[in-house]
Amino acid sequence: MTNAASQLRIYNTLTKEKEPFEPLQAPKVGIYLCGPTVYAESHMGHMVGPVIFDTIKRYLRHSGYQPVLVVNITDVDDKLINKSHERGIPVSQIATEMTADYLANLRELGVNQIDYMPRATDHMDDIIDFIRQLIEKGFAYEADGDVFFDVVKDPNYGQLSNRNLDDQLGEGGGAAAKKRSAGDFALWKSAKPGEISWESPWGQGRPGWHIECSAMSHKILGDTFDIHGGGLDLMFPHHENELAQSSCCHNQPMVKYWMHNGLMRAGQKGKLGGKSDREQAAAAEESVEEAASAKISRSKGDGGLSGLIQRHTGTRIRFFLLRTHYRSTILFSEEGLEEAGTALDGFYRLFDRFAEITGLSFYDGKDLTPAVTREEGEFDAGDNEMLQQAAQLRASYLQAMDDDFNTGLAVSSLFDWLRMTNRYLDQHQLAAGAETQSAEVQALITSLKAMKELTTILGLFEKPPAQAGGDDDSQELLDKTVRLLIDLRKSARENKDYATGDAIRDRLGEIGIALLDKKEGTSWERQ
RNA sequence: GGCGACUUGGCCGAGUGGUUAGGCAGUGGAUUGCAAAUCCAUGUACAGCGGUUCGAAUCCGCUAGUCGCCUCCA
Repeated sequence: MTNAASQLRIYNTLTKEKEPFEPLQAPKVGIYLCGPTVYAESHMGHMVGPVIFDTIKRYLRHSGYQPVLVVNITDVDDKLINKSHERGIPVSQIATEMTADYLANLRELGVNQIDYMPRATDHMDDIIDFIRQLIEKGFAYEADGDVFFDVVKDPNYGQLSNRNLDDQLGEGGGAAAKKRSAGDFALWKSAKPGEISWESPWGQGRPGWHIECSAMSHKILGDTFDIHGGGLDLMFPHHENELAQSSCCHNQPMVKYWMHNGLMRAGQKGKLGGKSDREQAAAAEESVEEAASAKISRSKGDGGLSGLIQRHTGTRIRFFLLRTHYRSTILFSEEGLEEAGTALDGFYRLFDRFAEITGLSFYDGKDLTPAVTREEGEFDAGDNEMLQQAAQLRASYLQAMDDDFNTGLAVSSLFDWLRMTNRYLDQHQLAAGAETQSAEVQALITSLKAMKELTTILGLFEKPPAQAGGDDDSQELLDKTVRLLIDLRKSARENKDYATGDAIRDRLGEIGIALLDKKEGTSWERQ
């Protein structure tokens, strides 16, 4: 891009400022996002980071960079060990189950940009080596089979979360007695009998929380990399400690841009973060239900995140998340998801109109191959007013994304685009049977191709709207049945028997099928 | 107690000191046999008080309220 005004800026938690984005080694961009500790099924809150970072990676590529996205899986940890005792099954089994659940949810939300997904247990050598280096360099010490990071040795400790060492309480318990100062944190924890453990220079044990991220990010992305992301709740202690470990070990900054997404809140009083995971899940579920039960009766019943996905589709959830800026708190409610769905329906209807006119699918990348980069996506609007507006909307969209990935603002351009296109179709009376080679239709295709470019950055509309329930066969059967009714209604109306026609429409409406009369015929959709 | 974020019209939600955010819902109109869909039009919004400024939702201060982190959390 030659236009200097369209420079990407990123809010850096470390400096608390929006800074121009300048990768360390352009065009390469290394991104590390803290993934989950896989001890329980994921909830909505776990999806915020992956969705926004998936989008960020897409946008960086669109901006001409070559981003690499790493999301870790922490599969050994105190909580996993507790869970393992509770359920009487091995840590590895829980980790495998919960990782599968996490991945399935990501897939549903269209998160498909992750390049590496390292697991802590696959990197035990790297972790141990990392700890050994920290001890050698004097930043860590062993104490009776445990290894701690010596916080006072790091003059910059607290820089990320803006904290004084004096205020730190540190983790209590039996480990506290072994620590030199309260703020010291464990790099290696000695194993109690019966616990999962690995051999190390300090005896049998397992890594502390934080060190796996330092080790794995270093392994894949190097001493210093461009972007490190995660939820705001991870800023302290997790990221602060990661930062301390890595910067001390390699004697250089760990990360250039620290990015933190806002947390999700449920309902009025409930929250998605809590004490134990059980309580947390229960609290979230309760308040969600409480908020939703007032108006949306069918939202009753649980099923966690996968239930939500079933009820609302992954696209809807993804859109719901991207409507808000990533740094703000998202207030979760099923009503909010419903509303997001209503908003999305307008796009689906436009894409239906588009398909009727052109025979092309908006969803299929083959019919409308979107531009991969900004430069590639530039198009000549000529003297076509609609295309000129489209070019303007595209510019606004990209400008919004350049401003710290303001997806909420970017989305508003898409809505403007939607209305503009419908107006265009109305004015030119473009409908099924239109001359495909005409200038009007060709301009429409150019416009929607550009729109596709932008929706692809957000990861939206990559698939046709999911129809709840039913395989392809029953879908087809249903379609034929409804069309039969539409035909009968048509004959009735041709005979001015509106009572029968309306009865068919009304009764279909009662079972959730809406008929849409258009000049060129009647189509139907689910409600 | 320490650190920090937030408070925008009925609801959700953007917002770079002066120009329409956008969505959902509502109202009026066009269109329609009637609807739906679509289009057009439509809202004395910026927690309160004080200050800076020619001008503030946007900067500063105070007050009130909501929330987060400081212990495990995306």
